[in-house]
Amino acid sequence: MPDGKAIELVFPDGSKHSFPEGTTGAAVAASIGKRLAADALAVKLDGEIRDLNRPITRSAAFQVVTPLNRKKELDPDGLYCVRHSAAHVMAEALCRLWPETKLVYGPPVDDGFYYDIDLEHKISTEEFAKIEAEMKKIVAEKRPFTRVEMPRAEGMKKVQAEGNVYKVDNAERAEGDVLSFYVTGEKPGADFEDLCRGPHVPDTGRIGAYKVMSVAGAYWHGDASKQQLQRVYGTAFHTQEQLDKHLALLDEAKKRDHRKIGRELSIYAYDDEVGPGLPLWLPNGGAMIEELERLAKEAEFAGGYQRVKSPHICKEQLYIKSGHLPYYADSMFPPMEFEGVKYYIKPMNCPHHHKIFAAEPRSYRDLPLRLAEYGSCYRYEQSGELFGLMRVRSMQMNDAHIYCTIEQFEQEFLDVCKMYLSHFKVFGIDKFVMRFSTHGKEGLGKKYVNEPELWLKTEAMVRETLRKGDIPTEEVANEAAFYGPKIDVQVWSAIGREFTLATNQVDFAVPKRFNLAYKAADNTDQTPLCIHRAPLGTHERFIGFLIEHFAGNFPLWLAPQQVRVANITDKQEDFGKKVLKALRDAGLRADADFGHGKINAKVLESERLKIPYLLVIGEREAAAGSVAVRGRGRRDLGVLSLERFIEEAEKEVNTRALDTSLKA
RNA sequence: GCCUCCUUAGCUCAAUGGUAGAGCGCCGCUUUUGUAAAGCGGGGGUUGCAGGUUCAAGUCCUGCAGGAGGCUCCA
Repeated sequence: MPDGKAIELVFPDGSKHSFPEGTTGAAVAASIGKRLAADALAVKLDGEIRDLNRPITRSAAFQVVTPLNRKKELDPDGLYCVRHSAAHVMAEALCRLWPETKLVYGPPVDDGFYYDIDLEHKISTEEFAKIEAEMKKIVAEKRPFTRVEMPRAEGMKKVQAEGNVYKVDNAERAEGDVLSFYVTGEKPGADFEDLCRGPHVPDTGRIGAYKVMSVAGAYWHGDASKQQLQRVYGTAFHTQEQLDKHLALLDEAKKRDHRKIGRELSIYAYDDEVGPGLPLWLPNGGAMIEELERLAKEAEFAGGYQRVKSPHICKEQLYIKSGHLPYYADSMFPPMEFEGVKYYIKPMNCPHHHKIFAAEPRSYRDLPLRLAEYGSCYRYEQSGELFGLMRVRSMQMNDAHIYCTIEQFEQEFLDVCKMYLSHFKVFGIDKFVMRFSTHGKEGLGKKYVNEPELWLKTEAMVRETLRKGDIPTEEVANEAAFYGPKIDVQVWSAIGREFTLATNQVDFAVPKRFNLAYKAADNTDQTPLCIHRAPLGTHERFIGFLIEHFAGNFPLWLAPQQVRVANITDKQEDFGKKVLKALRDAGLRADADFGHGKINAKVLESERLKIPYLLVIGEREAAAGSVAVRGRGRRDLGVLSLERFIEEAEKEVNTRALDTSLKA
């Protein structure tokens, strides 16, 4: 017990324990229990994850990091450690296989880890097994991770001597007076080592299961003007079982991919001769669009919006005036020229709507003026960005612009937020984050209009409104629109990608540029504030998201094919046709399978198409005027009279129910 | 836009540099069937496109297009 000085550690249960200064996490864990000591991967001191064998020199809240938490769930901190260490092991494997490898940066990420390397040899998928085999050897050696610290100057000398520009760069960017290195083993200078902040698991043997997943290009520092590195992705878990489960989940996610389901359910298609990013909506997609528009239009009508229509193109002058051209010409399709004038295809609807505002003299009595349009827009997205329906070049936005006074802003803005929330509730979207994006000072005059005071004023107003409305938000700097702060609603698709589904922006700049004005009560001309909003975003992205959200099992109101009629034998075809007509007369999207196949095959086909209700008609039903209802997903809902079924289905549609109201 | 990989029938996938195939779907006939695939037969391809190497190219090489995974971007 050196020096005999004591420190106090507070355990997660709140109990306080005294330990000699310089004790280690391993020693503390051992004092608590054998099992805990054996399971321990690292410790947490006041929330900071640290190596198990690093001396503890101060009093702190103390927690042992283990693979599983108390609820026997995977502990994120434990995964972080094992993946961070796996990244080092993979780096060593890569260096063994290709000694000229220059290591760049290798952090743990959400689903695993990656390591960026600079290597002329292009790593191929076939070589993953080789990399894993090399990792296997290192893991089997159970070499400890040894932390070596040295003063900054000495450390800098060391990395400079190694001659790896990336490591020198990393060292220069590292915080603090001390640089730390991790040796995979006990012999610094001899065993593999890497500049690293830590922490790591005690030894390589603790990396129970790992897999090299993919290789991709990545720019150094994420800067497209810098050279491209190879990024090798991997994942790691404590046990093979956990890894297998993870891989199975990835497979499941693939089945929900909207590109796969979109094709299987004939929702949309691409055609090379039409062009990339230009989806064709098939009738099933068209039906879904109809339903979304109905939902939006109902809410907008109730909210006092008026519908407008504007052309798909306009003169260049409009975008010069709005200020879009200098900021966004790269994202617009190049202009076409006729009669000596350049015309652009519109990438957004706002300038047109501003002109609708300007089309008539406005009084304060006209405000708030809410102009809504399902406007078609075209954006020249980079080819590498296109992604199914989620990122496209032609889109239709659930757009509206609200022109209001500063006094009206708060109410209008909150009403918009409420509309978002009520729409999301309809779809059962409960995992989302509202991101409040503000400007960055550096971007003024470049990325953002150069109105520093108006920026601060508007942002403060939005922040205050969000607070008053009790709307949970996450604030992110330097992500605003060029004309004002915005609120993005982020959601996560089943593929794990993050998307902005809806967006809502406050524009203090462009109305002024358009000289938009209303006559105030005191007879002065005032510039209105403009709120841009799109709660359902674009049809393309929203439907892409919904496909994955529901895995194609849409609620009845949204399902492109709602009901299918199937007969047992062709003796019931006449009654089947009557049923089909009755369903269609009731406004239901219904079709029929009167083929000569067996009912089993018809059931399978109906399930494959994820049709919510299959009405089976046999001799008994035909005689009684009833239908045997089968709900999607092997659910027998019994025999109902045709009238009763239609009544129930209509109710389910009209309430936009998420679940079926029919029970067996 | 950048990096890597991929592209064979509508879909999922086979085919040592040596005569392009299967399953499902589609069409026809038979079957008249009660809740997850009845039987038989048929049609379907300039192997993404354009060049090149070769006696011979789906297979090797080059370019282009489209797609995938990333990076960058995203009003």
